[in-house]
Amino acid sequence: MDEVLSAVMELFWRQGYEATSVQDLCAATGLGKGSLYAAFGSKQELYGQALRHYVKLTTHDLQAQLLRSVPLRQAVRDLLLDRIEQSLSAPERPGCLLVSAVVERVPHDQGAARIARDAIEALKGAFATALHTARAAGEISTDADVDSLAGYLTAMVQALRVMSISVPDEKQLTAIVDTALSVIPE
Amino acid sequence: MDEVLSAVMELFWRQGYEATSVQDLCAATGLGKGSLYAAFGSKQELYGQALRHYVKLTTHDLQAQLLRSVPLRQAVRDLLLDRIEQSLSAPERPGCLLVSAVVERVPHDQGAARIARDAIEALKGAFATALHTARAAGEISTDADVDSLAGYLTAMVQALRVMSISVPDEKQLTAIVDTALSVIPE
DNA sequence: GCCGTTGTGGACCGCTCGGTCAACCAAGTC
DNA sequence: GACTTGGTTGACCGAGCGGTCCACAACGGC
Repeated sequence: MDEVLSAVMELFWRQGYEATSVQDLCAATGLGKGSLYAAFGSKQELYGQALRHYVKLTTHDLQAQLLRSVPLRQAVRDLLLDRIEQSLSAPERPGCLLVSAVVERVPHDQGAARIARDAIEALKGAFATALHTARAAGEISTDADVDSLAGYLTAMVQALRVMSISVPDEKQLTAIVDTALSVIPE
Repeated sequence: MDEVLSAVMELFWRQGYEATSVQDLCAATGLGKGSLYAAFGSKQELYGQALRHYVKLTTHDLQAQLLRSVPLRQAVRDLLLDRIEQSLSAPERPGCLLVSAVVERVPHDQGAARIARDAIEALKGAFATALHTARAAGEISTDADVDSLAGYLTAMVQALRVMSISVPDEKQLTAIVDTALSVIPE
């Protein structure tokens, strides 16, 4: 089941929703149409499940990176650079399924909209927790507005995903990350 | 010709590339299929022209906003808030054709990739010019790294376009803008 | 060995897709 | 009025779409 969802996720990630046909999905999963429809109901619902799967994986990843016992600023920097590295090293799958879901599906698919909104919320929450911890530890200024900073960092993650596609230049992207990080008050 | 491109742009903007059929485009432009194909060659090329049209309009808009004789920081703030306002007030057309082009088309369409890359470059250039002027006028610190800041602001524009779709909350978005702007050294 | 059940696969459905093409129409020239 | 010409049209094409359905394989209980 999880392997099926992983294969489906991979395909939607690479090709987007509309450009991926149900036949493609059958080929990728090794399942027949009937089985796919019996298990998931429709292409749309299948997409929803795949998106949920993606969110689960990436959120888990991100939280793990934020919980490492390194200074917050460095943890965030590593995290953002990792995302860039991922995009640049996998040219066939350069973006982020969540971002393309937001852009391509959210306006027309309430289910996807819900999942995406929750995912963004969770992302922001993870940043907020990490920022709180860092602030309590005296690592960043007590003036820091944790909520705004968390929203800001969430936006930066999306930004870098988009920029990595159109400007696949590690140097420029790294400069953006470092500029972005200078916001966090010491 | 420009009205045709505007109608086409509008439709691709609202629906994305794959979800828009040639028949939709005929209905929106009032032209028959033959005329459309005679004038543009293929759906892909038509998309390219529409994207170019969009870029021309929005780049012009943005440059005008940056050239107003107000402090740079405020000009940038107004500009970013305008983009948010646009997204929130037009729910059927919430994103940005350029962002969706980057996400949906760039990995599979070299023509679109070229147009998008050039557009991002132009965006960055416009910010760089404005930052240079502001620095020369003593409005921002002479230490400011204009190139990095320009890239950073370009990324922020993309970020807000994505965030406006998934978190359509003006207050949160404004907080992100203000956090983002605190990067610019006084 | 023989059922009932569950899950599978792929032929099949009506439909729409992107793209083509021959017929057609108005306008200009003589 | 006959002819050319540039642009327009929509019927038409093969292919592929999302989705359905039923014959059939796999398998545990008896």
